[in-house]
Amino acid sequence: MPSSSSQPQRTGRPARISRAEILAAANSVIDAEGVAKLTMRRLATELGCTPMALYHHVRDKEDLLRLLLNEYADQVAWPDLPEEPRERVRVAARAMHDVLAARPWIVEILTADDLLGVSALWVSESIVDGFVAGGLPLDRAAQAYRVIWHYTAGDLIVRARSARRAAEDRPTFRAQVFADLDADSFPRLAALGSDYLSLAAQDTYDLGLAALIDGLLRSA
Amino acid sequence: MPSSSSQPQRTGRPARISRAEILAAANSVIDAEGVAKLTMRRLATELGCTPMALYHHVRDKEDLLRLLLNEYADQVAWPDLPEEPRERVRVAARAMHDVLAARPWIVEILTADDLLGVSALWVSESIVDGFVAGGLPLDRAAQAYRVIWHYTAGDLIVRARSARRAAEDRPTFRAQVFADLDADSFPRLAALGSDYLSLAAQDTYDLGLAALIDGLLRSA
DNA sequence: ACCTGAACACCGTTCAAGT
DNA sequence: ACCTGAACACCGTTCAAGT
Repeated sequence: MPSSSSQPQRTGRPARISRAEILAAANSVIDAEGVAKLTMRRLATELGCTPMALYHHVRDKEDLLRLLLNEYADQVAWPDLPEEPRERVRVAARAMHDVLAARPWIVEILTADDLLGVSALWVSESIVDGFVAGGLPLDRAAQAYRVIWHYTAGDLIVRARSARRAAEDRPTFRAQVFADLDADSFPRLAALGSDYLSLAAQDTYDLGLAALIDGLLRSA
Repeated sequence: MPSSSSQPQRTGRPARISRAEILAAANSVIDAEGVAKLTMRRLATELGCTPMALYHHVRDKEDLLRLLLNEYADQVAWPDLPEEPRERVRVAARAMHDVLAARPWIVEILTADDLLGVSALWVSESIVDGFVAGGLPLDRAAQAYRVIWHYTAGDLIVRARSARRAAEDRPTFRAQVFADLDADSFPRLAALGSDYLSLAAQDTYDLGLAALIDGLLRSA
């Protein structure tokens, strides 16, 4: 596995495919068809090489995904944060949400090891700092950050998956259930009727985020 | 595919494996080794039949998972709810959380089609009703439920996956990052140090839930 | 009606060999 | 050093045939 090319000359056979090319091809497969379609074999045909050629540039598939993630993380420009604690947390959390919403598959990896490379420590630091500035003790602020992260991850995962589900066109079980709902057992849901489906599609991240920050800072 | 056996006599060859046996075997594989290990082939060897025999009792693997989910949902005993709106939402949400925490793999399916069978409408109904009783208009109450669901799903998924990750023993990337952290760039995180890891492991669901309910009902 | 056997179209990855 | 070819140990599922 070659390191970054600081050496002007290297011995041996010249490389036909580079790590950068692999990452670029992987990104384009993911963008076009989703992360589920990214396989080593598919990537190989895309690059015109054998599957095994890839293993000379990345350790394994997990390594490839981590490289993709870091490459993306490094190019993110995080926003400036306002002074006011509540707002600071809100803007930092929203930035995390938006950065991840642009590459939903990343959340699936993050939830396993929840760290968007070192670059993303910016988010944790900012949110913890905002909560401390808002009056929480440090350990409480850290827990508050975890709560924000769980909420953000849940929002992104649920939305990403129901979007994928909607893209396939077999009818959703949910729509079917709401069609014939027992109004005696479930009066509220029956009253909502099919409006529930459009309400569920709306962006509720800000609503929950504001509530969460308010509630978490209340004890301060 | 046979329906439920209301017919006293049926013609043809007697069945060697039943749908109930398949579901039982599937559950025991999942409990012992996780849902990732549940494959049609593995299930077949467990039952002493060929993989294809299973397809006579379930449509496909997704159908099998849905059957497992519904079987579990039907056996859940939901708690009685208190009158006070805030408490009603809290108890219902906590019940949803606990029911799913006992079978974490279910969340992975739910997030695709977010409905725990018809039985689980109890949760949505209770939470929406609690928010309405707390003073929110119906559409707002429905959005508030969605927020609670996203938070709950995120908590469960993040915890389930980091638990799985911890079970494998390759060192987590997170621990490594916290070991050598730049105290100038990330003062709060550096101050937390390795305490962050134990804080992250703690159960923060109630903390966030209470904050969320408070915040969501504030506008009422 | 219920089940088997062989096959198809996939996976990620190892290992020995080629240039 | 970089890549290929063949192979291993898996997947879910279809299809034709057996009892």
